[in-house]
Amino acid sequence: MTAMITVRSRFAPSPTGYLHIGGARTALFAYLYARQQQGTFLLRIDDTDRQRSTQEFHDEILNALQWLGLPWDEGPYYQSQRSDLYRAAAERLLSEGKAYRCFCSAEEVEAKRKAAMAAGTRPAYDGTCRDYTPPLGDSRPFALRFKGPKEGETVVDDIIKGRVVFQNHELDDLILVRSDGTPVYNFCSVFDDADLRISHIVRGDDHLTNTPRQILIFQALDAELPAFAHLPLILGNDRAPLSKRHGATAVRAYQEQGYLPEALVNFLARLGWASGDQEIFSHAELVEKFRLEDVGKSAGVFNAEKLQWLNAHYLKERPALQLAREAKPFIAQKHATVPGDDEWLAKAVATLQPRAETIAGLVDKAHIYLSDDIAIDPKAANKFLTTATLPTLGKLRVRLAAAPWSEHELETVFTGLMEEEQIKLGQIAQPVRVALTGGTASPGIFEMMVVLGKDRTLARLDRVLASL
RNA sequence: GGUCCCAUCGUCUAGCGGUUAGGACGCCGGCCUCUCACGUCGGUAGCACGGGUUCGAUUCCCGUUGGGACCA
Repeated sequence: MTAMITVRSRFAPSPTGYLHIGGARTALFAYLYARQQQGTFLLRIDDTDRQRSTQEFHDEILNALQWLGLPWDEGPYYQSQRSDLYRAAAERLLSEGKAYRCFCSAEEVEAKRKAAMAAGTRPAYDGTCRDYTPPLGDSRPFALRFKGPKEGETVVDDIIKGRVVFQNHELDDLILVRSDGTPVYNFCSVFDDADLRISHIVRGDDHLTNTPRQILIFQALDAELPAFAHLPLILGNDRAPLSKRHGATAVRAYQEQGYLPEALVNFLARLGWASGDQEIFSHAELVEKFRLEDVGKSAGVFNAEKLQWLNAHYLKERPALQLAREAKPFIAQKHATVPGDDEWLAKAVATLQPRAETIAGLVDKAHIYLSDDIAIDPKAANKFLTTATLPTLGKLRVRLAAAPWSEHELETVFTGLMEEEQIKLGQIAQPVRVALTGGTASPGIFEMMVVLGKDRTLARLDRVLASL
């Protein structure tokens, strides 16, 4: 029997920017895989770039992960606190003859690379120092460079991409530690993945060509090789990699627009992955059905309309009371008065749920309930608030004043008036709608009146009657 | 420039040698209806191209084209 391996996957963001859509999907897939395999999902902060890393981005990434519902089981680990480990490991490789001192300056190497590219030859490190033994007491600064094999091939057996073969002679010797003593990302990352016993590396496509070099380092470190799964990129409408110029890329931006984490997670999961014809997946279903093997190989375009559709779906499903509470910050954001009565707000929200695509959009539509400052659209007024409708509206107002305030009773009042006046519901509902909301599109007339209450309803009718 | 990856409706995708190429978003139209939505029914639209392999290719192989990634 083969021993059951314990799955350990990780998400390793750099706190040099907010958590973007692509990163969120990488985290999601790594998380889902770990959960499904009853393994461990860990978080590691790749903050070796001290210049560009900030506490603010760090906090935002952690918050975004929590918000999405992707909690980590272990960590966060911080690379900035592990520098000594990287240097020691590099020293060990040097002493074992698996790395060498390179005296070429960064400028020299860069110049050679440029020259090689201009001349149309391979822009790889030329190996100047590979077999160079420095004279004793040489005080020039040096970098530590990995001494990779020049023969044979290195195979990446990728769970998503399949078997990818690289010729070792194509792989140039990677810098491990720069001449200023700072270890290089590719090395830290490998060391940590080995040290933290990561079993599955789930990450973006952009790391695929780095993988053979990393595998060589894993081997040099005598570490067990993890499995790799390289996710394809997310593209914008123009099929270029998704970036700020395509619009919102930060998870936070979607949160602020009133997208629900369930919708974003569902959407991200379906970008590059499918399970038959199913479109809607609960968190539990994703954990159950997600397979890394089923992730597609090709990059996918971020389809904002579909996200919106999913969000509208989850908005409709949300219990009204919960959604009402979630809407409060959005109401405050608009500098509107936040109602103190959650139950009442929930009723208002319920009438708007099938009509909203985001919480922010819902709150916009809730203006009719949240404020009495209703602007009447002149076009709507011209069409429905005419002197011809005045008598009927007047009668209605009198009867409403005497009516019990429930949807059923209101409907009875309307029906009675319709019969007497020989008119259809539309002929009276539309004028009322314009009087109450200022426009021609709104929730159902009765449910809306119940939410508004008798006083506010009558006040709005009176205002219109007075103006005719 | 070198190495590597990718290619089914506009978009996300199902398909794993034989299907009227399925679903979803979007769009268009019908129904429902107090408006707008929701819902529901229907429609529109796709295997990049060229060679093989095979009785038979969307599917397997090679190439072309077109995208993309990486190269302290």
